[in-house]
Amino acid sequence: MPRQNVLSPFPQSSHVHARCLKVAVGKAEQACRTRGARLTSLRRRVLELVWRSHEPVKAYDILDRLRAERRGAAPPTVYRALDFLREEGFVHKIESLNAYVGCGEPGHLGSGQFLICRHCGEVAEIDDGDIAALIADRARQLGFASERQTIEVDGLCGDCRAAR
Amino acid sequence: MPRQNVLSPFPQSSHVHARCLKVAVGKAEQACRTRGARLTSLRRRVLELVWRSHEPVKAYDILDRLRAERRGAAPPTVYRALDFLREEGFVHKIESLNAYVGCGEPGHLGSGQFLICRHCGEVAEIDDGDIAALIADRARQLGFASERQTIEVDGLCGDCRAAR
DNA sequence: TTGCCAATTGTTATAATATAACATTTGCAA
DNA sequence: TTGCAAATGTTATATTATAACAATTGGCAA
Repeated sequence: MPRQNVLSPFPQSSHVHARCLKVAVGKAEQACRTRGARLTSLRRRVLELVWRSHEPVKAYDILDRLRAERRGAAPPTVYRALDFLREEGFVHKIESLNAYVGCGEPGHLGSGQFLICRHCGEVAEIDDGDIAALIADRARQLGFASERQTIEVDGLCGDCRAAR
Repeated sequence: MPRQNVLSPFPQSSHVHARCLKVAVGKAEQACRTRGARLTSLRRRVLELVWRSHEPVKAYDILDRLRAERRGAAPPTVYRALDFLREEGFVHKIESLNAYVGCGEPGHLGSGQFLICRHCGEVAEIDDGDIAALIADRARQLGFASERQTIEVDGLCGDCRAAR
């Protein structure tokens, strides 16, 4: 059995997204209580905006929405909130897109692997221990000690393949 | 035996880098002849600047050096040359660094896997078929068709681990 | 309770990365 | 040799991110 853990699946097109958002925020609240971290209203709002969909969100898109709600929102407002959310593992940055996506399993450490559909733009996150272990192993053979892995796979998700 | 191919190793500190550069440019010239692509003097110069070391190079660092040599160098000068070199597989972008690194095996297709030393900054490139296959396989189990993989591993290279 | 400290947020400015759009030049082939 | 496509020049601007310092807030020790 593969040590695979689907942290955020590609959702059914019919899924009720409000549920995803609510679950994610709830998990973040719980994690913050446990850790003694502060999920302020600003940070919570940015987390909600990241979770508006399963597509990665641009920092400046978040900023545009924040500006509509709070006077004085500026780039540092967003980037500082994102920094916090990333440190706590509630949000990941997709390096190949310069965009941010919610993490389905905030408690969970490690960076995961991202599947990015080039057609619908949605992202699924998995955490496959075999992949991580194989990469660490092959790096080790070259004397390299792996500490962090960035794995982003572009392609077509099942729905978009089927729709072709 | 792993299907591992080291495209660019971490070099010995004693290595004669001029040789790396010469070999890389020679391979690019050969590949361009074969493919009917044009390695103009600008593109060749940018390739040389990317190959100044085994550390990824920033686009604007390349631009600064170009400006010292040619009047009128501007961001598009560099980005267009990098686009060409990337399309031909002579250069890769390290997404997590927004920087560019030479490819040791230009003929070779596929995106490879990058080992990035957080201490010395140098990068090695491998192309491990087992890693690529495992990722494609696990994605496939979720209905996802992998087309391109971005794999960047941060850690410590052998020399830097030893020096600690 | 008060006043202090650290964390958070506000504010202004700027740095760093990248592309758009159009003009000019170059190299090659009909 | 001229005409076209590719390459490069040129100017402007878009996008992504951080620096630096000020103001505010929230908890907690005296």
